Amino acid sequence: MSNTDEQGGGPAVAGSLAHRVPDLGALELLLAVARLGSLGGAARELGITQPAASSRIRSMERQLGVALVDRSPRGSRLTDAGALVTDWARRIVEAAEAFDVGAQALRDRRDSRLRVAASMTIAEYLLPGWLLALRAQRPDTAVSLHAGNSTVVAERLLSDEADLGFVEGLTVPTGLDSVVIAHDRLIVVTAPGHAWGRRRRPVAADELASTPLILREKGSGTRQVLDAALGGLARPLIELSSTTAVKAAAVSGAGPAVLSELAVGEELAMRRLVRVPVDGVALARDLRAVWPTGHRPTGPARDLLSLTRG
Amino acid sequence: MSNTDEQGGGPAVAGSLAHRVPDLGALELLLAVARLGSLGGAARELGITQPAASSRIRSMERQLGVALVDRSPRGSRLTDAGALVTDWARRIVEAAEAFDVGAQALRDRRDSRLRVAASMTIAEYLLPGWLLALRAQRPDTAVSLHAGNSTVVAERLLSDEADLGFVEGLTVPTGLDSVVIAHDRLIVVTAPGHAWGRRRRPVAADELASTPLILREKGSGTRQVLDAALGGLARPLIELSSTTAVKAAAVSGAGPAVLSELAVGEELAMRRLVRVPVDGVALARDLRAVWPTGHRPTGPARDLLSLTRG
DNA sequence: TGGCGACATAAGCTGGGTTTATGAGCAACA
DNA sequence: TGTTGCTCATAAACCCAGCTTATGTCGCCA
Repeated sequence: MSNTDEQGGGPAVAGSLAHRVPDLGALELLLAVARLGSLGGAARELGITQPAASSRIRSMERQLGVALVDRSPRGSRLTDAGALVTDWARRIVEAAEAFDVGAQALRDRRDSRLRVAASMTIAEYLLPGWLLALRAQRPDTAVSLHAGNSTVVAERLLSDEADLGFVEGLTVPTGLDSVVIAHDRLIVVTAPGHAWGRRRRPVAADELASTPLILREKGSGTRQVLDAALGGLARPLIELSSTTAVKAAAVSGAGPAVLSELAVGEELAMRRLVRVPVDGVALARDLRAVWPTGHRPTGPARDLLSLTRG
Repeated sequence: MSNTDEQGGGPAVAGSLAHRVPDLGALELLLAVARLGSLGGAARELGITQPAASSRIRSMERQLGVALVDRSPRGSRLTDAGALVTDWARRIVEAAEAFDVGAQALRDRRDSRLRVAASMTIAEYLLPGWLLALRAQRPDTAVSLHAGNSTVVAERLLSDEADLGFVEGLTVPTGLDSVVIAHDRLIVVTAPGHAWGRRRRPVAADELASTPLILREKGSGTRQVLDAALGGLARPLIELSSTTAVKAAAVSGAGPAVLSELAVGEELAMRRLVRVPVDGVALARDLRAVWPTGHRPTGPARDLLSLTRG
């Protein structure tokens, strides 16, 4: 139910975000200025001319209504406000980097050096970070990515359409060897304003089972784990068909939600959601790297694998 | 030392991010299409015409080399790849929203309805989230933000230049009442590849004190807390003057770093950094809301305060 | 079979960002 | 005290991405 989305997170002021937030190029430029302490230097690094950089920073300052850099004939330093803005900008740029590597992997459909198949959650939340690290280490490895459920991942590996797979199920498909690379956990979250938001005493299993929760639909991976942990008793307040919709509903304060901790890192950090302590419920599940039995990963696949096991 | 930055996170491929990642307007449009299931509907919502939306989505698909939406005369649905891309896009847009509310608060220098003064760390990592929540609840409260250390925050409150303050020190400035709103903690982090990266046995205080660490400079808030916790013994591998520089050095694998957990949420989620368990070291510090003694927050200040205490 | 909704195509316009060219301030150094 | 070299600012001309308006095509439904 994504109208929750509109109610809570939609544009509150006329003129969409894009009109109030500088574009990526400008943000990158700002980061470069912060790092190098010079407009001209930043311009050089980004392959544009100094006047272009100067004008772009200026128009960004006009747009935000705040002076960002102190210009002097000896260079440019960030103002206090500029430092703050730069750090917020950095988060946008980092998200864009993750987007970039993900999209790049998605593009190179076939015949890439390293072909990865991964479950949705892993592809969505973890792979971009890993690929970023891989690219730092092996800049010219082209990676391709295919996302699907455990069955699809297994098929692609066994038909030699993928070199390495990642699954999050409770079981490992037959014909595949695997190694646990991380432990995901379902956690209970709620909006800070909600009654459970300030709760310190852990919620017990029976209390969780008897409370209406915002959940993924029956049959989804996370729902399976939760039902198993509670003994099939989870009681839905509402059932939604995507992680995002669940998050949106939770943020809007509709009630407590159960989600992978991978999915809510950002919301927890930003305090749009808070974690509710839970006791006596086994909500952990393993994330595994998988490959065809016998075919131990080599080359770039081995590198990626070792990155994930850090 | 920010050249670490360049080595690890700099542009690996020619043509900066901005050329490979669609701009914010396009990403917002994509999210709207995903939500509404229609190009024309999304166009209407963003206040542009249908052909503009159509062309923009198309050019985004060209740019990424991936089909994002299945068009039909009955509407448009995301492809599998489109769903993945949309979720990555959402993270960029969310970061942009945080940027936006922060910048807006920074702009409205004076005479705003709610004037907030906050320490850097809080202003940087927590306030945007709070302001986002506040805006959802009270859309037309104009907020202004001033960032500075505890002393500055106290001054502004006492001279009636701010209605509500946030500090992270170990002590509360005199003349102010306060309430603890959250518990920050310094944590030890390292790149996944580092020796401590896969460590499960906690690091003890003496081992931490005898290991060279990537640290903020002496005198910084985090350094003070660390030195106090270790008894002034922290041994720097290198001292850097910003949280960002410390993170960059840690991500590049230079060694273990000590940072506020607020600062590394993203990196932990993306697995660019991993947390090292530590035992027997008191690295917690309180984050407090503060106001002039007697002047209990009222109106919007009270609302913001209650949001933060979720 | 006409009407409606949704998407595609075409042509023309506009503006933000770019370049080149040039000016001006400050510092270090002979 | 000039001279050199770094910085940033300004001005004018250009270019292209994205917008709008106008129109065409396809499929569904009454």
